[in-house]
Amino acid sequence: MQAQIDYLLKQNQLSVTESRKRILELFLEANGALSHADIEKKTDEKYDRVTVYRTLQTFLEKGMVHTIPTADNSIRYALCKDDCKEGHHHDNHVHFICDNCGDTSCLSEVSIPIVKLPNGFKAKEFHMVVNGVCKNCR
Amino acid sequence: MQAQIDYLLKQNQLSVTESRKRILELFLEANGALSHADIEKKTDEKYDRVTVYRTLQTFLEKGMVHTIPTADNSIRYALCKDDCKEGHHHDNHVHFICDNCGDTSCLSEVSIPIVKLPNGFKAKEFHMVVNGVCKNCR
DNA sequence: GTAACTGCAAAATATTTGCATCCTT
DNA sequence: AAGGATGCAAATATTTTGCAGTTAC
Repeated sequence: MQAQIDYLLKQNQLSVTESRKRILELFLEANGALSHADIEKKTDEKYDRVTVYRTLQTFLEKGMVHTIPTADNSIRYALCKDDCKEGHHHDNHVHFICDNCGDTSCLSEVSIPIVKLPNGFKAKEFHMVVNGVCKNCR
Repeated sequence: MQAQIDYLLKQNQLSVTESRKRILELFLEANGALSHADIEKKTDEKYDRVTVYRTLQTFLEKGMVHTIPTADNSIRYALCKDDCKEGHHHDNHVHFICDNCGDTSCLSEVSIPIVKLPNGFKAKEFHMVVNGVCKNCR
């Protein structure tokens, strides 16, 4: 996994630093989305709060992660797949947020269905978020 | 419209106060979602910031409004339709957020398609949010 | 060595809570 | 009159910014 992490960073012209490696590692382990607070908790606040903000911002700008809409006010970030380019995402699957444990998972195997918008609306991105109880919490 | 507003408040056992009436009026006018900031702006900060927070919270608890997921960190609230009960919503349409003007509109005529979740996931609510350019901003 | 990254301090912003006063019923 | 709602003040929490020191390349 460390090789993959290094590769991801270099591919995006970012210096390979400890905090970035650790945060990327968390994303790879998570198979789902993490909020700023999740990351602080999982790193035991080893890194400065500001560093975490800036790291997430950087990953976002490079197109390495994308945000997932949530109905509460916590922004969640998830790793993009390989076919995401800078500023152009193909995050085409449904996300699931567990009301019980709070975990956000990517349901990679569930595609977002096509919907037809009324005349005049020009769609750029589609998001679909389902909440309920995840398979670990039943 | 004033009669409708009074009715809505009374139906939910809330006292009919000026701030609540005005905020409800804004929702009825908007045909879409409003954030806390939107409301402050549209009321010219006539009401205390705290009053707006508490009013939104109250409306939410009574099931008069629901939140709409967004990828930035601004919670947006939209009026529920008549068939929403306290704690049980049927907000079954797609929402559209304009990248240009920031308006969030309810596409009442576009239903959220059914998706089948993997085994073990129990869905409670479905949200679908599309962003792009709205018909006013073309 | 240089540019980029981090951590600290502090500023700016957003949200919550307590309490006295005012308004609705 | 009583209970609930509002506004103000202040406490918390969250996010952003500036800058000096450190690290990656």
